[in-house]
Amino acid sequence: MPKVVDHEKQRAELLDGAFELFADRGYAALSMRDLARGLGVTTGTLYHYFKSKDVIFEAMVLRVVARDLSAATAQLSDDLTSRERLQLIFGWIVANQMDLRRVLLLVFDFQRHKGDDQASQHLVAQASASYRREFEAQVGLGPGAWALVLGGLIQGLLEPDLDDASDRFKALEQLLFQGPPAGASLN
Amino acid sequence: MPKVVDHEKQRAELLDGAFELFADRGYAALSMRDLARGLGVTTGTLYHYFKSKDVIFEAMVLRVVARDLSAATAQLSDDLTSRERLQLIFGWIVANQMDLRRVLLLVFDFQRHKGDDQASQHLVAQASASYRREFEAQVGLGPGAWALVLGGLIQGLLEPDLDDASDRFKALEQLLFQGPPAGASLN
Amino acid sequence: MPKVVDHEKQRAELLDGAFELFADRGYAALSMRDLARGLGVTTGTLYHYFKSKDVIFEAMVLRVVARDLSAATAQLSDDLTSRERLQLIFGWIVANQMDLRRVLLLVFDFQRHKGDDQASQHLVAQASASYRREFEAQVGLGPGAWALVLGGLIQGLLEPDLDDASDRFKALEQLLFQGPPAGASLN
Amino acid sequence: MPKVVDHEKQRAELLDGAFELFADRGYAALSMRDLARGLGVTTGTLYHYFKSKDVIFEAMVLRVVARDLSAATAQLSDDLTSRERLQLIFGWIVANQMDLRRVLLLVFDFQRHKGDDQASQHLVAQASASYRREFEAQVGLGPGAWALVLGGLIQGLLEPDLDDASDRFKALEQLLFQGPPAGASLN
DNA sequence: CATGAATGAGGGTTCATTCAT
DNA sequence: TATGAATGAACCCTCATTCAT
Repeated sequence: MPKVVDHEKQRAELLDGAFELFADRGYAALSMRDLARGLGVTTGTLYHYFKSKDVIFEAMVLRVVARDLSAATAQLSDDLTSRERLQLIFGWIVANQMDLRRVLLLVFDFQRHKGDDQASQHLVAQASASYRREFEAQVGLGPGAWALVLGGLIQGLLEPDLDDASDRFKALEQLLFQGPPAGASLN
Repeated sequence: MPKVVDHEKQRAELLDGAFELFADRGYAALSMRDLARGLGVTTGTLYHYFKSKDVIFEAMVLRVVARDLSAATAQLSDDLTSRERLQLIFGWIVANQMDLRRVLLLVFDFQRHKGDDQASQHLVAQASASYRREFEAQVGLGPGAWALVLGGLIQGLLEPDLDDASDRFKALEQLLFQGPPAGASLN
Repeated sequence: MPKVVDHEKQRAELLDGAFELFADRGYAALSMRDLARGLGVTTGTLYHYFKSKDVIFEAMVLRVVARDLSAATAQLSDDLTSRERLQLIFGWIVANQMDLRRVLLLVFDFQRHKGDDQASQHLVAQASASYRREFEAQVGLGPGAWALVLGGLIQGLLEPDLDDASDRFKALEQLLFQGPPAGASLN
Repeated sequence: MPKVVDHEKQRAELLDGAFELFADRGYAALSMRDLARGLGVTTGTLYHYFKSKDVIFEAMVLRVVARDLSAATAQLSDDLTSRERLQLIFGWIVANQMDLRRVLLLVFDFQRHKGDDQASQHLVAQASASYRREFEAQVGLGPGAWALVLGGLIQGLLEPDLDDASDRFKALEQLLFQGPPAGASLN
């Protein structure tokens, strides 16, 4: 059944291309026409492979989440201390922050658009939990640490000119392993 | 004389109502017709008070930011330790987390829709910086602390069923003032 | 009845101001809001003096037509040759061509907008005939001559950069009094 | 393969139909909805073939100009005197005066609506110049002659009941080739 | 007299989607 | 399998007009 293989492969390629376009423009602002043109196909072709815009978006988000997750953990070996793991992970996060922010925005977009659909919301929670659990398992820290990572990414989204993300994540690392700087809690 | 209407007061009331509606549906998904209907006026009236949908949204964001800021700091007096301040602020954040998350989503939505418009992006950065600076001033901690707050909110957005937000913010407080739990860094 | 006098005077002043605005923008492109603002009043005031936009436009066109007619013939005395009269008239036309073109455009606009209304069309024809007859009486030439004047104005409208209107009207004068240049009819 | 439609041919047919509708109602007064209905399509289809209302209008004007030009000159052969050419052309103008007047009104309408847009003004000048140059080339007369033609058309617009257009153009022909009637310049 | 708030139909345009080919 | 023509509802916004004050 070679047809089926081609079909799935074509779907996958379209989804990869769709990520770049959706990530740049968001769900609502990217029309099917523009999406098709950006992918080098026609709208008819798009509808041949996917039932609707929603379906494309949903499948694309799930695909990207899975892809990032495996990429982030690929470099970690077992014989590292948790702090070394954290440094590697933070390094990867800083290096890929642009992509990660795009994914985050995409997820919020998705949540917005499918606010009533419990199944979709569950998918988001599931994907997010995958990231978080993997992170916690790798660095051996409690739930607070992951919030820090999310916050670091978001802050860069909200105030892009504030400072270097690299510095921000170094501060976070220190906070996580050495506690707050002395004197910080003085009133 | 015209119909007796306080123009500014009417604008303010429309903006307050607009927040509820935008927060529920998002920028793109809330049409001007629906917004007008939700506010109990007609589209013509909306355009009598505001030049465009963008203008409504921007004015509303600024208003909400100002309102939240004064509400969050109203309860703080000068003779508190920074940890006490943090506890009060975290308490307020937890109590108002639903509202804060809605604001965050709204801001991301807006950023998406106005990706090319530098002025709009600046508005977002400005509002975000207002929150952050006020927080840093109140608790006397460095930039990493604010990322933690953001992260705590976002995590609740992504995984609403994960745990009680109250617990999460207690853990963050401890992290900020006492450092990581002993043994956490053991591999 | 002083009220009535003021009322009529106010109407007249509004109409004079309306000419400048309608002439610049045309009937369709000038909104009642802009018209009111341009006149320094509110839309309510406008509707106090005139029943509708159509009524303002109609009254204004008729007023302008009457005003121009008397202005053009005011300077002519009886003891001039017809060629001298023509030169004076052409001079006046060239000097006032901008205004005349605006009136012409206004009339076309009017015709468009009131195409079904026989009474209005008749008013335009009547005003136009007044111009034409006065011209013919003054210069003592047949009906073809007036077409030349109209054509000269229109050509400037269509091709503003073509040449100087003054030259064009000099050529027309020569054509009317000395016939076509020799050799023009050679094939 | 898509539905078999010759894109260019369909565009052309839509433009031809658009002329009739625009000529009857004018640029501003004919809505895209009415235009579509008049053409037997939907607005979506219209926007499939043309980017905007302006584009439709501009393409239509150019098309009509080209069509009229070739129709007017089709009957002219090289071995005619310039006066014979003029007679043929005037005959064609008189026969098609209704159409020509509609084109003129349309152009004025357009000029009005797009007063600020230099490109549009250029289109008008270009179309007008095409007519004028062709006329001058055919009859071998100077620029004044064309003003006469325009004037003749306009006069018919302003005073439709005045006289027979045929008579008017005969008078113009005589004026152009034989000069003014004797005694006309006597005072 | 005069104001300007309010209306809601209608403007040009875009869009996700369908379907004949 | 793939095309792109066609649809028509919905988008943001403007408008002439009305009316309570």
